Amino acid sequence: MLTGKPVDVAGSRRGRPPGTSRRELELIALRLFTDQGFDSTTIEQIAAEAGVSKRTFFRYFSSKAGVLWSEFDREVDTIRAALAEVPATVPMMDAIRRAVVTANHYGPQDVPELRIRMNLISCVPALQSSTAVHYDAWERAISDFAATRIGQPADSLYPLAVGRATLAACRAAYDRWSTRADADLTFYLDAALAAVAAGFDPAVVRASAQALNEHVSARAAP
Amino acid sequence: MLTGKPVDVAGSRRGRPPGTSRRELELIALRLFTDQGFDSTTIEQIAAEAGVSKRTFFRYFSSKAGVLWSEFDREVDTIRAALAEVPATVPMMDAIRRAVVTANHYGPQDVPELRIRMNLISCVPALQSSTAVHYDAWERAISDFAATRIGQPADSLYPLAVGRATLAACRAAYDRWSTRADADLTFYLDAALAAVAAGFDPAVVRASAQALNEHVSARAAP
DNA sequence: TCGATTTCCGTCACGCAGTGACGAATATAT
DNA sequence: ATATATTCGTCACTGCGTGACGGAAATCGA
Repeated sequence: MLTGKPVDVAGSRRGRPPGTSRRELELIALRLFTDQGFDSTTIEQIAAEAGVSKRTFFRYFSSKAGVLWSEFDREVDTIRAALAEVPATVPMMDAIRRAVVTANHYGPQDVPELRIRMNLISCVPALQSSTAVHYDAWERAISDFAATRIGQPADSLYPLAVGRATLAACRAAYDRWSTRADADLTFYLDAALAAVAAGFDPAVVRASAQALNEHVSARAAP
Repeated sequence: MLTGKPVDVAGSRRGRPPGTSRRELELIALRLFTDQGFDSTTIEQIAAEAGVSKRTFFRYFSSKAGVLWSEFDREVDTIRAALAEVPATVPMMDAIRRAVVTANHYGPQDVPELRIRMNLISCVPALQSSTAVHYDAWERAISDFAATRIGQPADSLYPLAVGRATLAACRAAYDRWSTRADADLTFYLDAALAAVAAGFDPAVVRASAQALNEHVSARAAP
């Protein structure tokens, strides 16, 4: 957990050292957003608490909402790498499910912050507006993989639909997980993506839902 | 096509008559957005061309982007009504597919404007940000239906995933249709939703893709 | 030691989206 | 003519995000 206020150890670089860090702004913003709400928090306030000016905030993040998306943006690379390693014998949707699930194995120390971020993203309307740009790269990671498997351009109908539907299911899992603290995130993701792969067949889905409920109650009363 | 400049026939109502109409602002905005771009068009410009003030624009639409979503918002009611009429014997995903497709049967006179709107929405980043709010109601129409079929609350994992994945597939269809003018919108929608119902099984998808290509080429050379 | 260079920062000014308050304009009803 | 209802315009304001420009603080080379 990075909380160092002054400066990260200046690695003998040239020029004036940064007066703050990306991570520090991230933490301050997260705290203010949860305390007093996203809309009621101004950029100047965040910058002031970090001891910098408004202009400096925008040198680290391109928008007020962007401060919450750093880690999500990094996840895209993880998924691409995971998909590249899956052998060709694994069915397409299984490969996608594995890659997404492994990319979402967070350590226990990161869970609280992750949950706060997701709660904000799924609840605050002004933040929901900021989703499109960041989701786009995520979807394309899936679409590119689906394109090779199906044998069509990545911008054609089916790869596009696979990428978007995959993200859609994951967002459903994210939302459920962020509002209920009853199971691992990976469990929700796995269940949602399995449902997609089953074409949302109600029989399969109902059975899977029951398994999830049992898992949850077993976890609630150990 | 409504283009009446002065005022709609005042139906003997009381008070000062409107100086413009919602529809007129919509058409002016659409023209300016396509001519000079969304970002380069200011609200004051749209209002000025309609002969009203900036403040009046915001009495008709809640945001600059909102001017493009009037029809989409109305589509939600159509889908809900269509889903309510589907007999319980029809499989869930088939019912959704039918309802969505029938809700998107646009007359030839509406197609050009529809295409312009969708091109804007899928291309301009500032407009993509505005999607979340409007998509939400659409997704919930599907989720509510899926909830009754699956037998779970509408805000639980699977209904949520069904609603979002359905919209995701439809957005893929919208995008493909708006960039290529080679087939009916309903054809793309049907194909995308069939792929979802098949769990994106590559064998099924490839066969369906071939059928779509044949349909397209047959349409291109009649 | 002293400039040169590099990097980060602050200030100022600006455009534009969106909101709230308040009174004026224009219609009908009595 | 007066009251009432509805829409509109003006004004002032907050806050996001951007561009330009010079200053501050570090290292490097002589």
